[in-house]
Amino acid sequence: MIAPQTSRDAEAKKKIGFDALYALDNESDEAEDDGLLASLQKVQGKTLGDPTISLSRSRRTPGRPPGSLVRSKSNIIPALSLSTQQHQKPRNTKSPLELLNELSAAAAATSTSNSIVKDTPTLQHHNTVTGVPSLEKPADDGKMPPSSALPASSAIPMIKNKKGKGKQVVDIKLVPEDQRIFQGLHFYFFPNSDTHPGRRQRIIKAIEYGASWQDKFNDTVTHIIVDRDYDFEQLLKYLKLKELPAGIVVVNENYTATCMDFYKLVDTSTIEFRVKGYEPPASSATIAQPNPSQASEVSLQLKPVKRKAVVLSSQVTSEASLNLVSSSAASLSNSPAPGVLDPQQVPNKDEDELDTAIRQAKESHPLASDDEDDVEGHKRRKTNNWQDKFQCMHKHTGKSGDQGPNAHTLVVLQELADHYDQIRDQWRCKSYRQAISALRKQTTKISTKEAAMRVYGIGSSIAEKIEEIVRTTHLRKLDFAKLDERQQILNRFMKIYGVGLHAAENFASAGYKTIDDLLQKAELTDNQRIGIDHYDDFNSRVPRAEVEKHAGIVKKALKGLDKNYIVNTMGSYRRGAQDSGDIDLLITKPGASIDEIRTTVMDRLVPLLTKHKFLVAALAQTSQADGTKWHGASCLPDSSTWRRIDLLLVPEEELGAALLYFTGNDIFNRSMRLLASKKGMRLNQRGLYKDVLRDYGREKLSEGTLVEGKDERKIFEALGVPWRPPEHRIC
DNA sequence: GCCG
DNA sequence: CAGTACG
DNA sequence: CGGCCGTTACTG
Repeated sequence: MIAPQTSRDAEAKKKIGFDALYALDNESDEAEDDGLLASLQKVQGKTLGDPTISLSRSRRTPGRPPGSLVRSKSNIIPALSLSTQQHQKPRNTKSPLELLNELSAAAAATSTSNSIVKDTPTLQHHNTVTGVPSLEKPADDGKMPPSSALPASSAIPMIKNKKGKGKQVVDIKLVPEDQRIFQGLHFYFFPNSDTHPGRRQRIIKAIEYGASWQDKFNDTVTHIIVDRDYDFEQLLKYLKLKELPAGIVVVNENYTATCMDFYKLVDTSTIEFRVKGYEPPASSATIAQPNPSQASEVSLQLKPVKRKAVVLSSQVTSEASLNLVSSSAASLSNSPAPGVLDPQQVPNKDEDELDTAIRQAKESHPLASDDEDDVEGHKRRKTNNWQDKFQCMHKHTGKSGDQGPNAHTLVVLQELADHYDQIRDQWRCKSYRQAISALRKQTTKISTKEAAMRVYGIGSSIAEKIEEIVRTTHLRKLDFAKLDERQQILNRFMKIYGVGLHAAENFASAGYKTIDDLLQKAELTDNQRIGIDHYDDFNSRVPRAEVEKHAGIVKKALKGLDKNYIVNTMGSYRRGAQDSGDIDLLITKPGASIDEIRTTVMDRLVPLLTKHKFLVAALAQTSQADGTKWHGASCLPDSSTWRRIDLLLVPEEELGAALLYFTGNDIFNRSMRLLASKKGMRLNQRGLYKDVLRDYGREKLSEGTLVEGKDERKIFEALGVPWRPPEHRIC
């Protein structure tokens, strides 16, 4: 252990002996991090992440006749066919057969190109639709709910006709065919106009993901997306219905975004999507088995739609053979409005009809054996998922909240979370962070307790506080907490490395109030003394560029010892942060045992860097034979600021799990691990294990067998979690 | 604190 | 062992 | 009412 005092004095000296090493750094091998991690992700998945965004805004066929994507009364023409129409040659009228041929050709082309060049989506893979008239004028204008039916007059203006404002051209860029999770679904929004920017965006996105937007409530509607400000009663009143026809999914505005987040249709019955005053049919959540007793008049009514649904969906979802496609021409010509109901979205009572339709489709086209796959395809999309509740199942950038509608509320809640963190009330802290994460994803401002309560992760207590924050822009509880002297002291002490709640309380109880008191009177461990000596250093952020310098030095030194070593910069840096709390480095060497790596790092690298005065303190270093980490402090040659630096030693076989662990963030990790445990597995920094034997509930266990440790992506797969690049793991 |  | 720390 | 990540790893 290095006495901090001496290191400060020795700054000038160290610089000299250190220059040679540091000089090498500037040419550095930046590419290495990129090469091993980032580039891998880029190739393997990042570019697939959201083609819609990466697509250029190329506009096409300006002269295209308006109305191609119009929500005409019978406009159930799937978005795909419409875009295809445009894609081929603008025309207004086509025979169903013509249309169908183009459609299938396009579908085939799309899927082919996607499968061949997955990594480089180009325009030709996507159908671009411009100038969608339907988005300019809400058809329902004059007919929106009378103001008496609405909570406040302020809710109405969004129904305004925007025609006077001039045309707004909208690019609708259909996502690749295999990603159109809403394909064949018919959405009706409530309110059903695009005058509200947020809703407009949701509508556009829904269409891009394959949905059709119904301008009127009709019997093809599969989903009603209700804005947060409205409840079920208002919906019924507006529709002039006593109750909705069976089989229609009623969800709030969060639904579409979450589905797109998942790249699949998620469970519609979770409270997260619940519309106030609406009790979803219990069956819709867990369709699983058909319920013969429920087959009824309703399904008869919907039957024709569903039959077509099956045929069409087999075509669009599974690159069905042409003969199957052409077979659907009949049904298409009968009605240009084929509806597709995802089995998941259909209550049990419809399952029989669905099965019947599938069987009929099979019978009439025995060669088209894709039907099985088709059904499977749907089943794959269905999620019904309890898993949806896990943070790791969603994309989090952590950035949407800063400018979002709830920005201020989030700031105050974060202060509360920090407060409980300081108090070491881990559970409350966790709850607040959970609530913050949920609120950050909301697309509208939450200003009432009721609205807040509807957000999964926010309960009555936090909901009340949210309302208070919005009303008063303050939180009395927080003001009080801030003024509490003992809390201030504890907070101050606990920011010392090596001082937790326990030590802080002891110090405070002993009457110490300042850091200086501790230095002079308290009994401190070596680490705590270092923590105090560099209190400000350790509590300040490290700019991204400096992280790279520290990493570069370690990398250089290690390469000098053995060029086969690989150093990856982890933590918030890997998540793309502009600054970090410390420097996290993962060290591995392909083919090497952990023992070899440990020996090299502990016996050679650390001493070397210590000698060069780059490493200036050791706070926690492996002493056991199976140790894997080194925690300490580092200091650049031309600086006097100490930084916390962590080295994690990893054998190649555990690289994936280590990447996962060391990338975080902590909430994401905990979420992944909790999910693993609920699935009878366990996840730690070494790997994902299955067949874990647990004693009571969770608790004790037997090792289990290793499922995956080497490949980060495979761990996601094994857990059934959609791949999240590091920058999407900021929960 | 929130959730089941 | 409790305490602290790591993501 | 009990669970809330890791049989995490390291210090003293």
